[in-house]
Amino acid sequence: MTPTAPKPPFYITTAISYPNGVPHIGHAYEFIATDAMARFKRLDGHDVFFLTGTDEHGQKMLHTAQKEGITPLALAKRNSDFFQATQDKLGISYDRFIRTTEADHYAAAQAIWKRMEEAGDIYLDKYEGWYSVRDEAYYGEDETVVREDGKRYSIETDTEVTWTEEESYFFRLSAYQDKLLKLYEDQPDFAAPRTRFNEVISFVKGGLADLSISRTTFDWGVPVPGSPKHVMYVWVDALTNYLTGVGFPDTGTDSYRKWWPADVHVIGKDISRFHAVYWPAFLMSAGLPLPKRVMIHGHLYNQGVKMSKSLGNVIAPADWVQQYGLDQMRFFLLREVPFGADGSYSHEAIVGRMNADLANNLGNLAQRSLSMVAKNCAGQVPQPATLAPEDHELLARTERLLEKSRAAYEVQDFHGSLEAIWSVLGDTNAYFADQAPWVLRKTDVERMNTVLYVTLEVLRIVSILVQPVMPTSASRLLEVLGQPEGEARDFAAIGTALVPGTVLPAPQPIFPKYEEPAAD
RNA sequence: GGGGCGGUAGCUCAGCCGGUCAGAGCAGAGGACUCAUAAUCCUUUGGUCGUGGGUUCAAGCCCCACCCGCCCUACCA
Repeated sequence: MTPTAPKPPFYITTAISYPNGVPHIGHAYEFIATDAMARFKRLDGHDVFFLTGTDEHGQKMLHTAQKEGITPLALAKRNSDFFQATQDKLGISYDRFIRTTEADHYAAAQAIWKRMEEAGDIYLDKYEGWYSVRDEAYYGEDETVVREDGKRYSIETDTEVTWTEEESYFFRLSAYQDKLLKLYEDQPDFAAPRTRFNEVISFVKGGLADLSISRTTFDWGVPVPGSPKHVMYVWVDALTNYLTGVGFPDTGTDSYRKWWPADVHVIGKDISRFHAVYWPAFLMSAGLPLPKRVMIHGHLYNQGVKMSKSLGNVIAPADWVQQYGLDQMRFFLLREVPFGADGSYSHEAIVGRMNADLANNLGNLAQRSLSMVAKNCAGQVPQPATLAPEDHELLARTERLLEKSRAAYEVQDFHGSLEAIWSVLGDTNAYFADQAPWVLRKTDVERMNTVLYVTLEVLRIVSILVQPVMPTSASRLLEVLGQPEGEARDFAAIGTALVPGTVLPAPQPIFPKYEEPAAD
């Protein structure tokens, strides 16, 4: 093996979830996409740190806990554990599951606060307006209306509001407009996809008001340093988790120096502003390096309809795992929806992918070729003869998939990578039918061996490339292809062809077809 | 109100700076084959590329207006 230059470390995060409920398919989507990215980079030889977790403070958590008669910490622990268990069930390969109630996070949040304060960007003022307790939000005069009962209501949410004045610390976000716009200009890939990024930019261009960043109306949060009656309001607390996760505030540690700044923050479109505006502003103020990219994914709809509790169409990730299988579910989510766009799912769409793409195109190709090898080649990788032009061509196309996938994953285009891979699988099925090794068996065994060998090679490379998306199934495929765990399954091994004579285990179907339960 | 995105075969969508751009996959139809998870392969179905104008030798691809869907934004009760 020739020594290669070490590849740069890769630090990736999901948004941390608010565990005031249970995870749904949208959470799973983000976890799975981020996980695929992390696995891809590991297989490509990078050191990866993958952070995920839960954001546990705030009034809603407090209320829910009170309602249940438990402490907010107990609630947070219970629900956070459930989120973590769900991630484990989804095969998420996180390196740390962070909880904002952990001691090191308090230290980190207070440290970044102090840095921003020292930079002169935090000041004390009053926050006033029409406050809705239920919405935990302030509304402008124009966003409210006085009803017949003489009370004032929020127009948008139809909840009662009261005039409230609250002492609050503010962050001087207004001072960062130009710096942010320069950042966006200098780093056109700072946020993606472009349409989402444009929304962010136009928001910043429209002018930035200073941001209220503390609360005194409740105490379930990180105390503001030197001002204990204030707790930090959501964003300073939550966003800082990305720093806490790798060792901040101790900026001298190996961990911090190795991982920060993050390479990619994967988030949903609902929180793009916080990640693409507030977060870089906070970091600039604190004098810390900025993350390289904020990847904004879309939302998933149930047959085009938004998920909601009232409609009863919220899907629990575990239900899908049970019904379709984990890898099938992971594949569907990443193959069906271009990452960044909104997507839609339906039972029919999932079954279509499961059966057409997985069971038929990939699973059956493996089964038919491996069965022939088992029966006609003594269960060993056959010895190919001189390769024909069509063999070379197919293999070349397959080998190109590595570069294509790298380019796709670089911009979190999972869908693009999978599309390219399945296109080659289509070519391979056509090749197999065209070469007809079952005919060659009687006419030209040497050629049959070659065709089977080439087909196995395609399967080997495809299996390696598909590991980030379907870790378990890909592993089983590689097993039946005689590829032991470890180096042979890294991307670096893609150029190392199968060794003729390698003994292969008896083939067995890996991607079951979905059968509708008998209805009546 | 301002800004943006999308409206292409039944379904999901490709179509970059205008000139094989009328395409792919899935579904449907016909045929072939039998190695395989009744899988696979081949052929195939003709959709006025949202509507109406305009620019051009030439327009899904440019311009204008309009319709529909979605999103961002705004101190218009």
